[in-house]
Amino acid sequence: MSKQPYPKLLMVVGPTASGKSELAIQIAEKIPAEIISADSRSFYRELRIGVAKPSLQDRKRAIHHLIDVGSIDAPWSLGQFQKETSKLVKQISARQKLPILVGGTGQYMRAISENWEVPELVADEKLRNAIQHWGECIGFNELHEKLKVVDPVAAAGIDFRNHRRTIRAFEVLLISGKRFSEQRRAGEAAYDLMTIGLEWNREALYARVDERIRRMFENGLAAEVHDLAAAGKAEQMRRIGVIGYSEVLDYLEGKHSLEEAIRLIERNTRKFIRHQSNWFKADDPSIEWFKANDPELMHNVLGHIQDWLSK
RNA sequence: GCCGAGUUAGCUCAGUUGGUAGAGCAUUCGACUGAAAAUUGAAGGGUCCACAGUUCGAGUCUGUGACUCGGCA
Repeated sequence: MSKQPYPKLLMVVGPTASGKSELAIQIAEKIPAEIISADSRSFYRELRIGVAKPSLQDRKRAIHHLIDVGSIDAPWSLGQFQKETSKLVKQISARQKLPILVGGTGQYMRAISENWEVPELVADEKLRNAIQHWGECIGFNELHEKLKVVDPVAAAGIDFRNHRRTIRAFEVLLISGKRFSEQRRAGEAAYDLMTIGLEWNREALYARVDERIRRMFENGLAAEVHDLAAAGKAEQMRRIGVIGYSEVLDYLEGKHSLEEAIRLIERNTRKFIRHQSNWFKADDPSIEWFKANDPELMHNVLGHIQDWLSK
């Protein structure tokens, strides 16, 4: 008997509103599989309509993991996500089922596919604020100069205008006592991976996004945000910075009209899609792209998966 | 009809005493291993309403016309 190979893991990637979730569910209806959500906004049980979570009905069609597992009072980190995901992949594999990781959060997907080593370390809000304050006092150029002294490798990779990443490099150094740059390494391969991507024509996808946003409002996004704010969660919503919620909050607080809020959500979602395509590129050799509009989509995808599983 | 203001990038607008144009947003491409729906870099894009005049040279000055907005009849 040969040594147990790496567990198989199917990843489904693509921009927001591309139909990843539905595709994953359809796969899970055809072959024994369970879905792990790698969506950095679906962890939170308080967020519903605005993050386009799979419906309860969808969750009956297939088993979903990492949805509604946390609260916006205690945001998840990359390390936490990674730990939970590897645990789940093991469990699902042990049940003789295929784990399917579905998500549009590039950093999270990459952390799994490249098996980044992300030490677990609790974010220190106070320290962050202190470093931020320090930067404001001496100037962020100067802060970046100081980073060059203590961690030149990290400084070289961070634009001096990018305050946030400069702050993070200091935060990591101060908490862990080790340089940010020394902790960047990919681990060994952990999974037998296949990644399928859903490909859209930009214009068609933008139109789909606008339609989805319209439906979110029909389904009561404004009421959801209103209720969360009434429950004292406005600050948490803003801190997490999730598209749809901040814009509606501003509308509820009278900073702009509802039409303006919708316009901003459309704009920010488009920007998000463009940023996502930096992580999931059309010429990435590790991604098998499928045209999302193709009527043969499911047939093509299933064929591909069967070939891979039989290997 | 008269008076005034305006017409410059896809949109909203800057443009100093005349030297062939800028910003923000949008669009596109990129960076990113401890916040990532975050943070951040770059690029493309203009017969400056039209025609005529003054000038070595006009987005800028003069005239005429077109269109838009406001006020008065």
